[in-house]
Amino acid sequence: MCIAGGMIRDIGGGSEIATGRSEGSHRGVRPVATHQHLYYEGDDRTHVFVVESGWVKLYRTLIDGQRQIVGFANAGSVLGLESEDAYCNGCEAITPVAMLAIPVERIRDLSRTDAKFADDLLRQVGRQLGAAQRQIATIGVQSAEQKLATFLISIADLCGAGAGGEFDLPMRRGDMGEFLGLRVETISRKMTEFQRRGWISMPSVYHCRLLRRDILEELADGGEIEVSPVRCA
Amino acid sequence: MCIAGGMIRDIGGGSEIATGRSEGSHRGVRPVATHQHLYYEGDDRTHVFVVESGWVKLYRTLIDGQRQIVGFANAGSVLGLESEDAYCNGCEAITPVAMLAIPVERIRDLSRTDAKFADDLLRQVGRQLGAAQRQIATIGVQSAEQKLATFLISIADLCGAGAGGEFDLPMRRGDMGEFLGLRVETISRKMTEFQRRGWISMPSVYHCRLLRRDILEELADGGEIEVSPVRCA
DNA sequence: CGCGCGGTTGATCAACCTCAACCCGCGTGG
DNA sequence: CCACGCGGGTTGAGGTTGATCAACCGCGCG
Repeated sequence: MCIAGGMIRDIGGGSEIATGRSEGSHRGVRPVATHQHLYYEGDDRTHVFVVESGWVKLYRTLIDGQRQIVGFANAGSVLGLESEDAYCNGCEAITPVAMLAIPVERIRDLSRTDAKFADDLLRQVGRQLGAAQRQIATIGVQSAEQKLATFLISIADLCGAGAGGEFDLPMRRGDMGEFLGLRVETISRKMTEFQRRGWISMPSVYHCRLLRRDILEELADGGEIEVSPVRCA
Repeated sequence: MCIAGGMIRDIGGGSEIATGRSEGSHRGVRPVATHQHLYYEGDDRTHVFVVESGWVKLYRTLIDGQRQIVGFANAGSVLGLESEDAYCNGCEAITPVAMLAIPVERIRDLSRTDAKFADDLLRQVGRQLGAAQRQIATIGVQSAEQKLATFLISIADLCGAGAGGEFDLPMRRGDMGEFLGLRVETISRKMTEFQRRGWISMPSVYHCRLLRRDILEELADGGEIEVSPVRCA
């Protein structure tokens, strides 16, 4: 992980923020059902959202109908900061979600009056940017196998998988594919292959357990290089 | 382009900002030679940089030595906001560059005292995030041909190619490959193919002219979908 | 001159896509 | 109750795109 001091709270998209501050914890928290949209691509950007619980996916659509998921986000993520006048992503709940909707004007006001808030906001977007760049690296250079390994580890961490490495996949195979730039069939094949090799086990389609995290990590970007290459001095 | 009201000033990475404000136009502007690094991956993040002129590339390296360029940036881009304690990208000048280095503490101070500055900064990172997500979509779903078309159009716009569609490519074939997730050979082949079909002409290796921008645009994400899909109402 | 670097081109190969079949669980309606 | 359809997942066979490996060219430079 490129970002030290603070776990990234989502993949490719949002990131952590001090949840439940500056608004009180439950004032204005709204529930969103699975498959409901928080917003669509092209909608007027009226609000910024803070995810309180649950998972959403952020995606873009090309004219030919192809879709690319640019990120998943869970509790703590702030959504909508990448857009200006109109949302440039669609945002759909993939589990039941509780979220806080903050009008954009309010964001401006809060930023002006509360330096700490503005600071947090900037850091938050910065992290999202870092995560997005990391995702670019993943889908740009990695093989299907590496992509999947990277993905499983990230999700496991986000789900707070314990020492046992057990967690629930909050998304379908198709979503994983659209996120990693792979077809559903490829995801499926590699998942069964990982099982066959004893690296993971899947008690059910959406429940996963990492048996050999070490191997997966090695396979994954397993580590981007953290240190500088030789300096020209 | 997903971002309305304001041209994106780079691809996948930085974006525009009011250049030459809040510091005076030439106070502290430093020159950087081609192939010199502004910073390396893992370096302590001491400064944020504003590009005044020239081009830089932002990249990440994986342990297996593969590199992915996560963005190019030119005049107006602010660099280093995606990082926290340490730079999570390397940043190298690919042309002679003039840049402004702002200590991170100064950024904090300026943000606190100058609401307008903080606002600009947030918008700037937001745009970079939008551009990064766009890049994710490009390398995730598009074919080599589509990627190249998308890339040429973006670069042409950034270089301010006029009606004639003429511009100088500021980077090598290899950099284009590392940005698009393709090999040099593939870039080379597709470029000559584009020429053979009369879509572009290349008077020299680094000088390009778009003859049939229309075709390239159609080929490219040519348009992400701007409007919302049918609403569930 | 000789070398190295970057670009182009060709031949081959394999990773991943595509298309198609099949399974399973579930909700719906006869 | 069962038949049915549907959506999502898995598996198989075959095709295509882009990677790989290798040769060659042109150019700048010591």
